[in-house]
Amino acid sequence: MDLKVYNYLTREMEIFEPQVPGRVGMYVCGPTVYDHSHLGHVKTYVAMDVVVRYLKHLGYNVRHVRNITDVGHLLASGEDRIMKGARRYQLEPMEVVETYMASFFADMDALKVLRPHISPRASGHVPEIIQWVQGLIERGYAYEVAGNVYFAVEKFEEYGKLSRRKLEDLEAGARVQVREEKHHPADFALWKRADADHLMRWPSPWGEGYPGWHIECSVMSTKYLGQPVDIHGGGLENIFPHNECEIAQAEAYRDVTFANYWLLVGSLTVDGVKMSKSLGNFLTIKDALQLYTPEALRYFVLSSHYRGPVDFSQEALDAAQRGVERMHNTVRKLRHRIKNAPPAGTALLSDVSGLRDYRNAFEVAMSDDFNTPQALGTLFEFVKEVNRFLSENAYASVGTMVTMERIFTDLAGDVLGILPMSFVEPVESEELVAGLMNLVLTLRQEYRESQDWTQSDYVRSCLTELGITVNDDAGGSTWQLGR
RNA sequence: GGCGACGUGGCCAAGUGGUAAGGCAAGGCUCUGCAAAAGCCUUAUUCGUCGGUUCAAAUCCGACCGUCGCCUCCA
Repeated sequence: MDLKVYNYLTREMEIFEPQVPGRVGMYVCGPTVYDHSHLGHVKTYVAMDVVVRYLKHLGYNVRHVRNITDVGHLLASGEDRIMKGARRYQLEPMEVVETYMASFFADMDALKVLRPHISPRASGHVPEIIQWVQGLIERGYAYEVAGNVYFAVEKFEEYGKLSRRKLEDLEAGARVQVREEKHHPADFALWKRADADHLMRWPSPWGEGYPGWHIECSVMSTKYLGQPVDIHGGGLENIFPHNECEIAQAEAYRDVTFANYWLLVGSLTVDGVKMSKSLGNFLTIKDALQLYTPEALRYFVLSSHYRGPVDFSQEALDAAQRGVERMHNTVRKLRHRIKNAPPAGTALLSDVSGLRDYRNAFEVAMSDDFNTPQALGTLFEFVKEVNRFLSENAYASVGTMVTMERIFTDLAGDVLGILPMSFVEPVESEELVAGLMNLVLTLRQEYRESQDWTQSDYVRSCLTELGITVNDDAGGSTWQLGR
């Protein structure tokens, strides 16, 4: 079955064909680490994670690179994001980066987003960046003005091809305050002069400065994945100017396509409007994980198509939490039945022959531009089928049930990541054990008082087997671990 | 102003020419000592509105209404 993907570059569905059969290079624009990550990141990176997971499921050897932006990304005010964080928290800029990069990775791990193979940082690639900027100047695509180097968009004829923008339109709607030194208002910085109070600075042919925001992705994508890269992914809101600039830089630097397939993820909104700090309507991943399980958050994201927007609301998340629990109940029941069934029993052909259809339907959905909502639909039909089977067959064969369990593990688990490996909940054991022991000894005390020594001794010997010693004294029973 | 996306049952959401998946919620029934879980059934003659094309349209075309995104930092 062919995998079809919607390529933002052509705005068409295309059959996915990597350059080297069986191998896929994928670059995803990562976060700027100047604060804790929020739900918007969940949408983008969970969606991209499922793309990676499904490619692996199809047997591709995937090399996944996702950058960490730790320098050069400015706020609207012109202030550097990292610098702002550093000032706020009285830290070195790189301490800010370290803190929030660790926070980001912790959040992604919690959400079961597979780690990329390489997480390159912009600050670690300044020599390469300088080399590229020089190359662009030499080739006539860039010019220097007082320590700043700009990319001349007019020189790159295809500028705007990804976001379908025309230079004239950009100029006309110029809400961009035109910097006098730019040749064209849409020219963007490749290298910026560091002012006296700018802490992050590197020597360069144009004086001390730091890289512009867009250049790092072109450089690092090409460095680790070659040019062209098979897939370039990220959030749709970055299509302009960021992705557009990446293309311009890379394709002007060497006359080779930058990326073959552009997979862009729709934005997350909150109650209909985009989540943003200025609106104060954002929720950090850490906060969200206090309220919902990782599986529920993933299910929520995957219940709408990755290219479309998704609207966060408490009702939607509650529904996701309950929905994913319904699936978990079935898998839990299945695993419990497998564990407690007699070991004999191969799968009955009549029971499992129809199960292939669910796998196929799932793959048909996923191979159609990663249609996770439809894939989930088939999984829930499967949930119903398994529930029916289990309630109708008190003595189902282990083989049949294992076959069913494998479908959940492969599809809901490995591909979508919405199934926990184990349902054993981490518990505050000390308090719980004390409570349970109190309960057990209270019940046992009733046997003792009615002189039912058989039951009473049975309970005590069971506890002994579990490594718990019970001492019966005049004043009642006490217990201790060990003997 | 320019570019773009979207509008499907109470809520969320698939479905791009052949007669409306799935999840949540609600109601009824079954199972059940009770509870939970689960199963069965019910809930859109209809897909923003109005026209058009077609044997056939949620799906194509046009107009209009509405919502949102990008164009400035964002995942």
